[in-house]
Formats: sequence, structure tokens, C-alpha cells
Amino acid sequence: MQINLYNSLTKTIEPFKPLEGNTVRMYSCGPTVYNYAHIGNMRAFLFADLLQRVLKTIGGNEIKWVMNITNIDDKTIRDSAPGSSAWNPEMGLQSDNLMENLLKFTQYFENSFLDDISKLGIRLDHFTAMPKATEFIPQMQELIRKIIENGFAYISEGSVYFNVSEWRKKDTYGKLYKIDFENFRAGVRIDSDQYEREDANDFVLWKYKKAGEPFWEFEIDGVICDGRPGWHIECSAMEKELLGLPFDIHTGGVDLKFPHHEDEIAQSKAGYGVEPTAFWCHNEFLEVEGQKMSKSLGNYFTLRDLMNQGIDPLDIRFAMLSAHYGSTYNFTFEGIKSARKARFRIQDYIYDLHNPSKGDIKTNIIDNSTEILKNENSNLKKSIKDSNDNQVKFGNRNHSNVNGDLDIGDIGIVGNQFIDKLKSDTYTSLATDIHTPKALANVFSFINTYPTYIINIEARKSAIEFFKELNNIFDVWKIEPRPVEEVNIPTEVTDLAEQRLQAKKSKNFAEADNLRQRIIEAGYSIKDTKDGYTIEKL
RNA sequence: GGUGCCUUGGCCGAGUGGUUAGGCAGAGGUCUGCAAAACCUCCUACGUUGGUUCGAUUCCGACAGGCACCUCCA
Repeated sequence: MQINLYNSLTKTIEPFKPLEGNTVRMYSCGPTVYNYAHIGNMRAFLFADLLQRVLKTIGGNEIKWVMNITNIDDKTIRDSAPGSSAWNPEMGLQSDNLMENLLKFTQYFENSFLDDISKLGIRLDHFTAMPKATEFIPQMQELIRKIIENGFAYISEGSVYFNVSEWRKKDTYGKLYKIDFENFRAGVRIDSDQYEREDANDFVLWKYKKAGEPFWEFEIDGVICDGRPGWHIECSAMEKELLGLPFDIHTGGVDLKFPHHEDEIAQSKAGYGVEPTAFWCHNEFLEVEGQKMSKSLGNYFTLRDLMNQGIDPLDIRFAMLSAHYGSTYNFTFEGIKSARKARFRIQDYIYDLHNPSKGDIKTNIIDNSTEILKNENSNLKKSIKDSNDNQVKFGNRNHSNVNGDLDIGDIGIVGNQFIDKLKSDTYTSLATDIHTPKALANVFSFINTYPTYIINIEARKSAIEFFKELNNIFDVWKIEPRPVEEVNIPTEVTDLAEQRLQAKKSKNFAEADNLRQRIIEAGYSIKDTKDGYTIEKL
């Protein structure tokens, strides 16, 4: 199916097509590994994951997905420096070797990052590569040389800067983000770093070494420029190296539009002569309880924080995937609870598709369906009527008398056509700028309208196939029959349950409640059924 | 100061020039000694204010409120 995507470059939704063949080459701005990632970061990674899964599942594309790991920047240097309070014994011992410290420190947080995204259902085997910035220093240096050769960068005190005003003579600077150069500096915090650049618009490609910082040797036309890369250059170099230019899609948070991505475009074009990517896709931010997440407000959460509160990471995944990536997402604990319930409603439906749990199927199907159809306002009645109006036949029967007393008569009045429609509607929503809320609404409407026990056997199989595919995208459900709890219930508990059943039969309800309380205290819950009970572990 | 986005029912969250999102919560019902679960039904909103229009939540303007970015924050 054709995928349409909002492109930040054109600010419109455009049909997406890979530049070469059927393979989508996608680059996602990854984390700077100096701390545990917070849930705001997580949204960006979940969006990238969602996008690549939609392209794979619905677009039918092969995916080459690259996400970088920024392990060299001001913060990783600062926090890995000897004596840093951010150093954690699990990282190992600090040494006199600054570079070694940096790598140990960032490796620790890279591991925690991989751990976190795995818990969120992002699969590491979906990545083609996760390059670390420090592993591509020569490529960055090569790009910097090219930019200098082409006349769009200059060296100042051993650092290299991109010359924005020179570049503006050749091309637009401000493709993603409209820049008002007249008012650019008004009211803005002035950069506090000590590097000497000619113009405030210029950005650094390479920073000359400072005391106490790890550095790489770099000599440009006899000028010693030992130091380290600027922030933006790593992406330009690694994209070229790992994906080739131009590639198809670049993702990241909206905050990265400027300066990061803007500078990336300028650099790549100034150096390689090509813009990096055809599509820029940016996810909106996340707020917590309607406010910006910040440490000072006390609403700053890492995934670990939330898991310590007993939150299932898959509920976070589902909650975030339930909102459109282009809208601000309001993270609330209420919302997570609500997402969990919604997720399990679909899960229960999937379980039931394997084996409709409605007791005696033969009688129940007829009774319940008839019951539903008797009701004037029933959704099922409405949709069957609609379907009839549209001359859709279901099963092998043509229910021409649907407006009168409907004769269901046999099992499963919902056939494959209904599943086909569910699938095409849901996929169309996802193919239209990854509109997950619409897609899910569609699924819920279907679930509400068609209980599993009125779906015929064949269509149930199709439905299971559909959910399997959908789960290749959402990845929050289990596509299987309802698991049978293989819990060994202690005999003392079953004894209590038996006693309670007897108490109930003899209408001794006080005693029954008392026994139930004892069962709960033993760590089990008891639910009554028609003529018995079920016991579950709490 | 500049740039962009947003304001929908108790909460979350879609969408539309006139008819229906969806989820959660809540209410009623079926079942039931009670409870739980499940299922059925119900709950009809669009920040304020002008304008365009036969008709605006939807288009235009103003205002109010919120958010983001403006040189290394996803």
C-alpha cells in the first residue's frame, strides 16, 4: 500500500517512495549517552520504530535503519572526567586515560539505553547499524576538509567553523526552520563557549582541544587542529558512510530541526554536494501532566523510574503509539492506566478469536446474536443493515429480511469481507501519515460491533492473521489462545474454595465471604461462575 | 523580539462547513446472595469575540491561555 508521510521540508503530506528500489534507508537521531534516557527521548525512538514497522508491514519495503549513538560531546566529556560525581562503580575504574574513561562511561549508558528500548518493544535486530560517533572520526575529518576546500568553512584557533553567510550565497540556510536573520540574536541567550567564530550564525564543525579533554589528532594544511568533532558533523558523516546519499528518511524530535538538522543539511551539501535525505520526519514533544517535563518540576521520568512504580513498559509503548506522533503527547499516569485497559481489550479479543469464550457456543451464538439484533440501537444491527444497503453479503447467506426478525440460524454471520474491510480501513489510516489513533479507533469499532462468537470460522482465521500483521507494527499483544494458567494452587486454598462453595449452597453467605477473605489472604482471588468458581493467583 | 504549533465532553485523544471518532472514567441493565469478570445501553463537546455563510467546532480576523524552537535538549 502507498504510504504518505508529512515531510518537514515541504510541510505537506507527500506520497513516499524509496529513492532506489524497494529498500528504505532511514536514519534516526539517537541518544547522547551521558545519562539514562527519559520518556521524552523514548517517544522519539518509538516514533522511529513505528515508522519503520509501518513501512515494512504496510508499505512492503525492506528497511535499512541506522541510529547513531552520540558518545562524544560536552556532557559525556564532563561526566566521564576524573572526579566526576556522575561516575558509577558499575562503569569500572577510572584511569588517567581520558579517552578510556569516556568510552567506559558512555558504554555504560549505551547499554542501559539498549536495555530500555528493548523493554519498550524496539527490537535491536531491526537496526542495520548503531554507529558510535567515536568510530567515525576519520570520516568526519574528511568531510570537514571537503567543506573547507569548497570554501564554506574556516579555521580559527584550531577549531573549524561553518561559514553560514558564505553558504547563504549559494543555497538556502533555513530549509526546515525559517530563520529571520535580522532578528536572530535579539533577546537570545548568547552562546557562552569560548571559541572564536566570525559570526554568531556560524556553527562549529570541529572543536580545538582543551585541557582535560580527550582528543583526536587532526592537521589541516599544516595547521594543528587536534580536538574533537562538533555535534552536527557526526550525523552527516555516518549517514554517508552507512546509508549513502541521499537516503530516504531522517527522523528526530522537533527540537532538532534547528540548529541540528538545519546544520546537517548545510554541511552535507557543502561537503558532499548532496542533501542528506528526501524526507524529514519530526515527532512532537511530550509533556507530563500538561507541563514541560523538567527536573525542577519533579515530573522528569526515566523508563526505569516508571518501571520501579510497577508500570509495564508495553503500556507506555501502547500509550505513546495511541497518539499521533505529530501532536504533543500528554503523559499522565491516568493515561497509562487507560492505555493498559484499552490494550487488554484488544488482547482479550485476540484470545477469543482463537476460541470464543462464550460458554456453549451453539446456544450462545444464537441467543446472544439474536439478543443483540433485537436491540434497535445495536451496532451490529446497524452495520449489517449498512452492509446490506451496500449489497454486501456475509457468509453464504443473504439476509434480506434483516430489518424484520433476523434469522441467524447458524454459526458466524460475519465473514471474510468484514475482516478485509477492517484491514483496509486500518491500514489506510496507518498509511496516511502513520495515523495510529484513527487506526486504533477503527479496530475498537470493529471489536465493539462484531463479538468474536458471531464471526465465522474462516473469518476468524483471517482476523487472527490481521492481528498478527498489525502486531508486527504495534507489538504489544500476544497472538495466541488465552493462556491456561498453570498455577499450582495449594490444596489448602482449594479446600477453602470447596468449603466456600458448600457454604454458598447452604446460603451461609457470611461464612462464604469469610472464606473468600481467607483465600485472598492466602494470595488468591476467587471468582464465581454459574455453578462453580475459578481461582487465580493475585 | 523572531519562528512555529496548540486550545475538543470528568480525563486522554481523532476529525469535519450541515449527519457518528475512539479509549478511559461514570450511569443504567443482563448475570449475580454479594463481589469480580464479561457483554448490552447511555452520557453529544469543540477557549473568548467579531466576520464570511442559509448554516462554523470546522474558513478568516482579533483577543486570551498554553507549548516549543531561536547554536550542542527527543
